[in-house]
Amino acid sequence: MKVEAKLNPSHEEIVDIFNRALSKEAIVNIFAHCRVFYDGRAKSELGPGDRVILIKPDGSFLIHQKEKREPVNWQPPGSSVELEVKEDKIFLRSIRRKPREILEVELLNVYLISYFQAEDYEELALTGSEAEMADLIFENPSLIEDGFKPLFKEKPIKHGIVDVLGVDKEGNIVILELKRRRADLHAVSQLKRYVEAMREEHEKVRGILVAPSLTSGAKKLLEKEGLEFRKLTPPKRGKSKRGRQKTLFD
Amino acid sequence: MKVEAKLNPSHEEIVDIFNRALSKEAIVNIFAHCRVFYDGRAKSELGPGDRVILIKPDGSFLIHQKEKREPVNWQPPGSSVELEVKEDKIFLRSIRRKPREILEVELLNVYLISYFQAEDYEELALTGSEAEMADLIFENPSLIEDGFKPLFKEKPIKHGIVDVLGVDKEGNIVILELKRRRADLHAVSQLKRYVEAMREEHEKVRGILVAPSLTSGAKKLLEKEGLEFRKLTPPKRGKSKRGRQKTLFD
DNA sequence: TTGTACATCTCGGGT
DNA sequence: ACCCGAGGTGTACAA
Repeated sequence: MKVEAKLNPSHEEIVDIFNRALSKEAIVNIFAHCRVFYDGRAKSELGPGDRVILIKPDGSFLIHQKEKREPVNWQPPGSSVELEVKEDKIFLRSIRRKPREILEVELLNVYLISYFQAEDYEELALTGSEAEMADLIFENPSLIEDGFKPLFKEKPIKHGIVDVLGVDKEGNIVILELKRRRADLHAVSQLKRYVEAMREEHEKVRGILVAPSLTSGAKKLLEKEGLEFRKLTPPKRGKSKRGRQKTLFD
Repeated sequence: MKVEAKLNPSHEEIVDIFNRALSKEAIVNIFAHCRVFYDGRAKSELGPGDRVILIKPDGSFLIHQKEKREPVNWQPPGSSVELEVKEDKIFLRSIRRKPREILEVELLNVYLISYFQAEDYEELALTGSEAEMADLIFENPSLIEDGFKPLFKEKPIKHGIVDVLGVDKEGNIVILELKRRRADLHAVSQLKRYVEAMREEHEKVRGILVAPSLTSGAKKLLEKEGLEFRKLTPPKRGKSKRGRQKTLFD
């Protein structure tokens, strides 16, 4: 069976279904009233309440409250999970090594347990990333300025990794820091770090922040530091296969 | 009913259960074979495969593949969702305004649809944060050095917000940048930015990076810039209520 | 394993 | 609404 679901399962049914799910490498999904304890990089407690628990075959463990995109507690991929029934209490426990982290869920009441033996061979195809900004600049360097020649992508230098390194028509070294969204103070500091590292070994070095826009603070700092800005929005490449059926996004 | 679940639902049952879930402000949970399209800050496509879909009453929308902690596609809280049945096809659509983003899921086959009217009044109590490092330093300033006097927490200065601002026994201004985990190049750049901003208006300014450890690159840059390091691990405060029942974490 | 930086980052706090 | 920075960030990629 690819999918199984049981409302208000007994303890025995919980154990049964859970073990079957594990053996099938299925995703386990539980609606439960529970308490949660975590200890590892930090430490936390969560009192009794209704949550959705998702356990993936790669060891990922998610506990979701009824709000927010983020799980309230979790364990990353690679963790190992076990179910313990002890004196009328049920615990889900997930352990991660390196760093050592433990997540413990006391299941006070299980409303629904289900699993899904999901088959999925597809990967996300995404466009509009910073990497595509770099590609675009290499294809059309004049987007930065006339005579600009990009030379390296993701170039490691003394104190970090430069997004794009090139030269302008005067032969000055030019460092580009790309941001796919509005650039902030962090982005300026990053660019400044690269520029200063390169200036230790080269005469003239320019730094250009390339982004769709700047925060007010970023603009101030950029100007004070004598760095430059070029407006550029990350491109969304057309990825539609020819003849694919029409959707909202064609 | 607090929980409902239907295996292999008909289109009518999907609509029915979905609407009932919405009216109850329940969490909707779907096991489905589906395709996913997203357009907004970026743009993506995901071909057919089995996924778990979670829709929360606050508008959060998560699509999980069988691996990774992160959803492959999502919509943040505040988005509005709708279900459309058109010519034998079913679409889930979630729209966000500001920024405009749309997530469309074509449900090719629904294995299970369920909802959970979750009641939860508890919030996570977490310890071991950077804020607690700051508290600790204010309680015991000699952890930084003898004679250190912390004066401000989260102090806005020219180009950013300093974690802790104080003075040493010689009257020098001291800026602390706290990191709850191993500090990297980014942390050093941040500290440097604050120190340079303060040096515009004050004679002697010291910068100290306070963290459990440093990356190799961070150490190099820190030393080159004449900044300092103090080893400090974020404290995990005992949060257990007296007499609470024993768990692994007491 | 460690280091480095991106992310449709999310989230909270401040102005 | 924008700005700023933390996060148990997670994730990919390179050395």
